[in-house]
Amino acid sequence: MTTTAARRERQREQLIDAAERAIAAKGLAGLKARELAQEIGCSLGAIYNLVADMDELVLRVGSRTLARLDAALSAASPPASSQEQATDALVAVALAYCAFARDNLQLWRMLFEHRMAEGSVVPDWAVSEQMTMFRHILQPLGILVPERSEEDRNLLGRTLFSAVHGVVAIGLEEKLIAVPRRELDRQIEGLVRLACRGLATDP
Amino acid sequence: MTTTAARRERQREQLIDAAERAIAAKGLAGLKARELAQEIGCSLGAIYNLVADMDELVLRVGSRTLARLDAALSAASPPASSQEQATDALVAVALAYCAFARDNLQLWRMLFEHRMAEGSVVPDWAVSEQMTMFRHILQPLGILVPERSEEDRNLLGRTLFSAVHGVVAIGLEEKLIAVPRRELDRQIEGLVRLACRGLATDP
DNA sequence: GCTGACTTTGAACGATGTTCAAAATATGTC
DNA sequence: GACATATTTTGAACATCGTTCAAAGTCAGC
Repeated sequence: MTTTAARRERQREQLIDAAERAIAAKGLAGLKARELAQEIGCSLGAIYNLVADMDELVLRVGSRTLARLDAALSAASPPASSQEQATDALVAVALAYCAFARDNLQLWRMLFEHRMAEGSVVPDWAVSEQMTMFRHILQPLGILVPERSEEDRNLLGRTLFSAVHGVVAIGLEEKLIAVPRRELDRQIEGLVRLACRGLATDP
Repeated sequence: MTTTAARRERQREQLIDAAERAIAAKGLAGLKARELAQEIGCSLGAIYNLVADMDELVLRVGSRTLARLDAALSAASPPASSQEQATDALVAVALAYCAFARDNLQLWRMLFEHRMAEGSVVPDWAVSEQMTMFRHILQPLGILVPERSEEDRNLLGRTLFSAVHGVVAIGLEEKLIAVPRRELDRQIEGLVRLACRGLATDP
């Protein structure tokens, strides 16, 4: 005998699976409650027994995407212990970030495009998930500029991430003329190395 | 006697005004055809005599925003002729970009959030408007790295813009913990100076 | 003033996310 | 097993969107 709770849990997974596929294929705007219901073989209303609303569903898909991104970044950069290694690690993380974004374009975009319905706020667990991502930057930064305060490094890490993110976001934006993959990688590597060199030689 | 064409043109301006106000106040999602009709005192259907669809309206608002952004960037940076001036100009442009984004948050966001309805493409005039913006970066870059090819400088300018854009975008994202204005400005200035120093001393 | 072309209107259409009374199903009791 | 009660599922209905279009209104020329 399967309890209803267990069955629900399984169906919830199916729902998130289906939502993930839909977003990956057609973007956030392609996520339709009725299509999902048909896909997982339940009624329209039943979706609201599995998730509170579409926002929650999107957050759950986002959570999966963040987990995969985290794994991709972890795989790309072994822990560094010298300044050279730290720079290489930051370059590797940045390139891995770019590669992930390219390979998961719609899901990655969703992480930044999505806005909660008016009046709702992003739940804490979703925020803290985003934060953990920074450790891939902060670890090498600790090697690269150990003399700076932790607060300084936090800000620096955020800025570095933001800069790389911007280059990736606009590089992959099809509204503008697309940048070839090779060029994009070169620009990112150049940017990160430039920043690391500046940081290492700075006062 | 006012021709119908002239009256339509006037009403179209009113419509864009109203749309601009709505987006500035409530974001892109707060733009409602019915509210606009009420605001400018016409029927719902009449809107479609003034613009083809909501996408066109959004593009026209975007065009205005880009024009104001262009003016703000122009005002911020007098033409440079020395390398020092070029660096200062790039810093000034970046800071002006940040200030504009902060002061016109919703309208600025709209420039990047908006996606055309499926099947439609961004018209040429909208694309070329975006391109002209780069001249504020390319002019100082021409002073800073005159030895590089124009194609190189185009790519470099795009990367520089993207990096600053990323820092601004994530710095102003309320989904994460907000960065104080002072800190944001400092990070941006630091990033641009770092890049300029690296570019000037590079092979 | 009448005719014909043009313009404006707003009800209607097709989507969409969400709700909720009713039907269906599961669970507990004797 | 039969019955009663609690739980779950259902899908029609609702509110909101952007968009359309036949019909009503308006205007220009003669």
